[in-house]
Amino acid sequence: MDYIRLRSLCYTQLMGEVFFHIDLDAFFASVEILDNPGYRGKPLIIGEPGPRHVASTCSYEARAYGVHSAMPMTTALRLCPDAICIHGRMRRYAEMSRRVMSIIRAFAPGFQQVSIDEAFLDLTGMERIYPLPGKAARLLKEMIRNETGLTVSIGVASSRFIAKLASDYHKPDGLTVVPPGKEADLVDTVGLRKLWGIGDSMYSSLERKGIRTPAQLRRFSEDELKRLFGDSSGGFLYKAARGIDPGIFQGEARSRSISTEETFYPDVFGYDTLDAYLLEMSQEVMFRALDEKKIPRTVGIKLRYGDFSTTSAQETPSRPIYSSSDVFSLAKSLLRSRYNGGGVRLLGVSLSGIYDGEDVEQRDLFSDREERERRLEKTILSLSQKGSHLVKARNLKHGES
DNA sequence: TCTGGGGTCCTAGGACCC
DNA sequence: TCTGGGGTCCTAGGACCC
Repeated sequence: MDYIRLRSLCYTQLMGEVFFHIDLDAFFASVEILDNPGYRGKPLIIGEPGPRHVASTCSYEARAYGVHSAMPMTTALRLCPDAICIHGRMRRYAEMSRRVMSIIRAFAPGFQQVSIDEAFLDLTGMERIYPLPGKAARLLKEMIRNETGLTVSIGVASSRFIAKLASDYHKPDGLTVVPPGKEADLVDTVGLRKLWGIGDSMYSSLERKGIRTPAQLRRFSEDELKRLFGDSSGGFLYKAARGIDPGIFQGEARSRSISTEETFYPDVFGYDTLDAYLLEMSQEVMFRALDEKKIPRTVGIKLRYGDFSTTSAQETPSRPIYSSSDVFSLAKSLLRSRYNGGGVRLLGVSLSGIYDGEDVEQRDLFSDREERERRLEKTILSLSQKGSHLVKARNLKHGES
């Protein structure tokens, strides 16, 4: 199936379920171009030059040189030496994201945001308002462009999975409608390599078994695939190869973990330095948890050494984590259980096992001391939100002293 | 190529309980 | 005495996505 045929089918009425997947085109780069028209038409990379940095997003002009998201900056600049590199402005992107998402949310009831630059819309049962899904998608694209200056690509299909593949099929500013019955055709056109849910590791393992295309995958029964790849991956592959939604993005979105991590250059050594970072990171994640009114039960650390070998450790005490000093003391002891004295490339702290902190019955679990500590941290948090800043060990970094 | 930072989900093994 | 099977929780590691 080729693009022209997909396009010509845009106005075919879809029966049954109808999903849109809306994807902002090169989102961060597009916002920068919007704010600074001088960048238009030039290769632009969101990301800092230097070792151990990667490209976050890049403009289509930069992509023409082979640059892509997550590419090491040293590689990106070798491919495209004239690229303009800028530091990301997450607040600005979040603001533009909110504007776009509010337009999408108002368009139909079944709205589901899945990341800063993506959302699903369930238009099932809305034939009377939007009899032609392709036409509705064009209207939505126009509304977003007129109100924000940004372009999106939209995929329209009978499931989230196929809508997501479709939005990526023609980018930027694309619109792809997949009529019912043509789902597997789109999967065949996209190919296994670029299928959602199949990464480098799964692709290599399929390749080792001589499976390179969805058609080859379809020769295996569900049981065979489950035996080869496990119940979960096997079931996913069986459905995905046939264009059947394996059930992506169906669970309710709720916070399950909060984490922060930092990669250093050069590597850092020793408990003095690592503890200073641990303290800063413990405060950061706990403040975020308090801000979201969440209480975690588990604290974890992550360590990556200079050779990229990575290890992690976590602990779930019998009582919930209540303050950043709890986080810090657990993180410190976890670090001591893991650290081998070598050069550390990355350090991270995470909170998980998160539940709603407003549960009244949990109150009694905490002592007066802890309650005071918690209140103090909430106060510090509210001050920091009014414009003052958290004390940051950040100043120690990058050998500035 | 030399590999960010924020997440989610899965697996496998061990502890513990019934 | 040597020993079953299921369920749940926890941990470490890894795949995957944006």
